[in-house]
Amino acid sequence: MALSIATWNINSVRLRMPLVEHFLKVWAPDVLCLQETKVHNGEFPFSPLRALGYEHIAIHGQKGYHGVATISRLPLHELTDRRDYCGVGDARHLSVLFDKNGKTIRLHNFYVPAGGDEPDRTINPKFGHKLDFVEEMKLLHAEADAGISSILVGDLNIAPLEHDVWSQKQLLKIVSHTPIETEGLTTIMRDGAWVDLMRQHTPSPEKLYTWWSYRAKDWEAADRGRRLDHIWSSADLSSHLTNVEILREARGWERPSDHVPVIASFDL
DNA sequence: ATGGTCGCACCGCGA
Repeated sequence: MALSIATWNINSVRLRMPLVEHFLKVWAPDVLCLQETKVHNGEFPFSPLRALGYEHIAIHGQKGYHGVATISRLPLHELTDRRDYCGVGDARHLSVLFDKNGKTIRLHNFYVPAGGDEPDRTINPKFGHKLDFVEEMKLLHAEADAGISSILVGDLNIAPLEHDVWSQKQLLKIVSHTPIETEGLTTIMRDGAWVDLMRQHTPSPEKLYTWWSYRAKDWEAADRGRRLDHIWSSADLSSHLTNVEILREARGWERPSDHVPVIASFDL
């Protein structure tokens, strides 16, 4: 049986609901994890999603900033014992359980802090916040609960590998690709036994990007992208991976997000 | 060579 999971930093779910609807109609993943929904829970646009058959929706939002949502055709059990990462009350993480073909899967949806411009925590508290958040993520383990498989997706705001950025040389001192960040992400994966599904499917040195800055004159011609969005899983699921698609074309849609959807497909 | 663009909420902040 097929299972598909998508992740997409939407940069305002209300503004871009037409793009979300188009994506769900054409690509029809079983589950879509959104980040940067930028909407308070009371104003979340449930009805257009339910109308497309996505009746199971878990949200964790706040006014104006951040916010995550997990939108599903399969029934979800929302886990309400959520950790408040860094104790600052930001809506940056949501965890749900669902069942598929006899397996129980825990799905984490993350929006890691961007970290500001200066990669030095002594002068930039936002960078310190990002590092602290990554440190706390080291507590996550793909095999934390016996009998439960794990998937972790989201905008992690770190491009860990040389070929996850357009120029390693030019980005080593740029927040998202500094060694302290990339080593942090590598440690979370190693200690937590997570498999990087995008790189399992498309190994280095092929370039993989999921984000292109709004500030480029011509994002497509310059192609100065970064792989900031990720899909990881426990080993029992990675062996059933059939495809990973990065929807590059979505960056060229009308009034796009600066991130594009990534979709992982499994045969369970 | 060091700006450049977004979205939201309010005329700055975070990305």
